[in-house]
Amino acid sequence: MRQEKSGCPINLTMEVIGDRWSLVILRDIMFGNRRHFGELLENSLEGIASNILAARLKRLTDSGMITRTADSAHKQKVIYSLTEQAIELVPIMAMIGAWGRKHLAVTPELAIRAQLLEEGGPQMWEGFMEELRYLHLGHRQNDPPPSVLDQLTAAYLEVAARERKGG
Amino acid sequence: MRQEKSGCPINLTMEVIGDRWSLVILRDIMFGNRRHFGELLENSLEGIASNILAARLKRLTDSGMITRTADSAHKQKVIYSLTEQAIELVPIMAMIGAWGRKHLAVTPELAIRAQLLEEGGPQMWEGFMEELRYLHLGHRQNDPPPSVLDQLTAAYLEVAARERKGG
DNA sequence: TAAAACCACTTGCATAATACAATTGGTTTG
DNA sequence: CAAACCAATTGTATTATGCAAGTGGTTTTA
Repeated sequence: MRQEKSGCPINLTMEVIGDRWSLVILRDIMFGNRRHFGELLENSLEGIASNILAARLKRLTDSGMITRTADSAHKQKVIYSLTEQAIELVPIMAMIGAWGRKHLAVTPELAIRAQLLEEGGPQMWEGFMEELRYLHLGHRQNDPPPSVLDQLTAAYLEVAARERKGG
Repeated sequence: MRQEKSGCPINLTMEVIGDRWSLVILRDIMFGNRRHFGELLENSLEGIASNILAARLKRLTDSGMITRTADSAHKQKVIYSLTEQAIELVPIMAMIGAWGRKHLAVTPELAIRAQLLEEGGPQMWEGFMEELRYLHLGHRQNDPPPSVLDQLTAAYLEVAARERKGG
């Protein structure tokens, strides 16, 4: 299974992200700011196996969703970056998160980011995409964009702490 | 693989629709108005195998995306209907279609529906969802909703005809 | 400076999912 | 009453996934 089965937009998109891991890996790069293989492997909520992670990173690179560059500060590390194409998944990520939050048995600390993103709407998504272009594509501007990522991460940490003490 | 790996909304959603066929089958029920096993099998653009189709229909039923009812007009037929939960995928379908159309090698006659849905925006999506509630959930109202489905199908047939004669 | 830890993977092997073709038992049509 | 239809199921082959261990190199630590 790696042939194009039809030229339908939905089908072709599912040929790129329609598997158990691709979107979850992109989520970790995007919202977790994981840029190295080891970070993606160790901090994986779902416990991905290293061979599967390697295979997916290769496939995502081939399909133009991420790029692979050497880390100049650490010769054996590799930096994975989102492409513009992947950054444009942000609204879809937000809507999938909202759908999942509404219909499935999500846990509070993992749902908070989806909630904020839903409440923030297209304006927040656009801000986040600008930040990702700054972080992943090296788009430099006069002022770095205000960090939506920090905002989402702070909210997550807060809820996670509250949950741990039985809130 | 059928265990819950994490309570993250994106992960849980991918556990439901994150495979090569589920979203494509929902697309055919939704936009192609295919309600029977045979229709889904025979008219499948991507050529799904009958055992895979049967397995997916079972799984989609178990996860509350579709329902299975007997066809009173034809005892051996089964009618598959979308649930409210699946109907609420319409905006996601529209955005996935738009993303695929922008970034992947779609064919014109299969992309026209995605284009119209993108141009129509949230207002058209809501209209289409109302129509799906009418068709699949039996929501009766004073006037049946104006058919977005007919509009999309007509546009598809027009482009398909134009493409066939080498437009 | 030598040992330990880290890094991005790869390998070997078991299990599970998918693909294809043929078939099933019942129903409806001609 | 035979042929076609219907929603699957069965058998078998191929491919993907999952897990544990290992690789060759680099960086850190004692």
